[in-house]
Amino acid sequence: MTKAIALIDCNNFFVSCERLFQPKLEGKPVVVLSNNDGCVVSRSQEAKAIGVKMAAPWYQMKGLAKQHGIVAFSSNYALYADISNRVMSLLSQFSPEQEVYSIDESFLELSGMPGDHAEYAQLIRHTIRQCVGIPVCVGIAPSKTLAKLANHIAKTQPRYNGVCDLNSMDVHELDALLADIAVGEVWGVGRRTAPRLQEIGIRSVLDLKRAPAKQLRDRFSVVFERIVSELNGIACLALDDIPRDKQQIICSRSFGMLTSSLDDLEQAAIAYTTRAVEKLRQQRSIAGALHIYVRTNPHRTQDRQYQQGILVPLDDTSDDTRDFCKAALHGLRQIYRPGHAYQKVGVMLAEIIPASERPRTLFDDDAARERSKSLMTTLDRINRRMGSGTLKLLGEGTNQRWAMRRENSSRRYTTEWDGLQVCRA
DNA sequence: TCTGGGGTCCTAGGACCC
DNA sequence: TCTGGGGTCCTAGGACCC
Repeated sequence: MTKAIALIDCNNFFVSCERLFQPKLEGKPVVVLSNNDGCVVSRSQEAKAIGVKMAAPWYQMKGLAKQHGIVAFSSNYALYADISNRVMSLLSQFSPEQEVYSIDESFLELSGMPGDHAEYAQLIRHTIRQCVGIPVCVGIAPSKTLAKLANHIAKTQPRYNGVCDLNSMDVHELDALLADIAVGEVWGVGRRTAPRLQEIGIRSVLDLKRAPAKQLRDRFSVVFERIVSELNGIACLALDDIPRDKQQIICSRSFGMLTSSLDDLEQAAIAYTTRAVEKLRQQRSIAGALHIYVRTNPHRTQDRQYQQGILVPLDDTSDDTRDFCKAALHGLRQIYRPGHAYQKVGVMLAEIIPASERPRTLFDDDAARERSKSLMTTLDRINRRMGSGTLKLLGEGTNQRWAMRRENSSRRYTTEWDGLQVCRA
């Protein structure tokens, strides 16, 4: 029996979320911007048609935006995460096996499901549209890599009406389709590798499907062997239905302005470390080291450039925000050099293990550990209930002049009382 | 003036050991 | 003076994804 894996992907997800609450934007060119209103990260069909490119710096788009009346939103992750949860939870009812792959994509196992898979996929689309209001497309195929391509076909070729089931095609029909798609569309082939593949005559997906896997492996890397197998319908990637713990947790952000002040960097370091350790506790892990780095703005070639990072081992694995903040400040003071215009500081937690596997040492202080645990638990509970950042360390600063710019954010319609009232009005 | 953030996997090269 | 070969572990950096 042929395996059947479905990939459900929300169309222009962030833009679709914004439109849910402002239906008058239907049919208009809309974009959503990254943090600091830096780049375009989501575009409506109309914006794509005008020529707005993915990841384009927004300040370069201002002229085009004015000319066509493009509506731009700052990103509102609280909103998108909430809508995503609703979509994913609905999808989970359509199959016993689901892998939530990203904020706007999910794989579902359909193998063995009775009936016509394409019809089932239309039911999925209809349900998500009806209950959440988000448009989605569905690709079905025997491997994840092909399911991704099927989804691409469903999105770009209107005759499929949002659902493309490669399993229902004979091999000639399938190969004809693959011959018309550029090799760069394949999952795992990025902008670096695509030109190198073209150099050796591999231009379309069909070329790659028929390429000698061994040779590609030697020339590029082992991942290509897998990609070629997947394109030939041999599933090498299993459905990951249990989300795995993160092996590293990063929190870093560009500032709303450049700064050379150590005070600013310290505040930001504490703020980001606090977020990172919250995530660490959420997955019930502990970490043994923290990496902190700073850098100037690499795009400002007229500035003297500086970037430096340092790994700070902790005395003991921990999930206590205070331990990591101490380490972050210690590291920061070692790499800080006055006189640079810093653009970014970031922290990364490393040596992460489950809290249940904490190694015991001779010097364990159980009473101190209990106090720490109860303090952190209380902190998390209050912040969860009253809103993130209600309780925080004073070191984060109360007037964060480095904080990022968000000039045109929509309200948190679904996760905040104020946002809800705006929504009803 | 203004160019995101958070992840994973793979490779190469160096240090070290036997 | 000669200076092997294989294994492991760590780190940095590249490539990719969304």
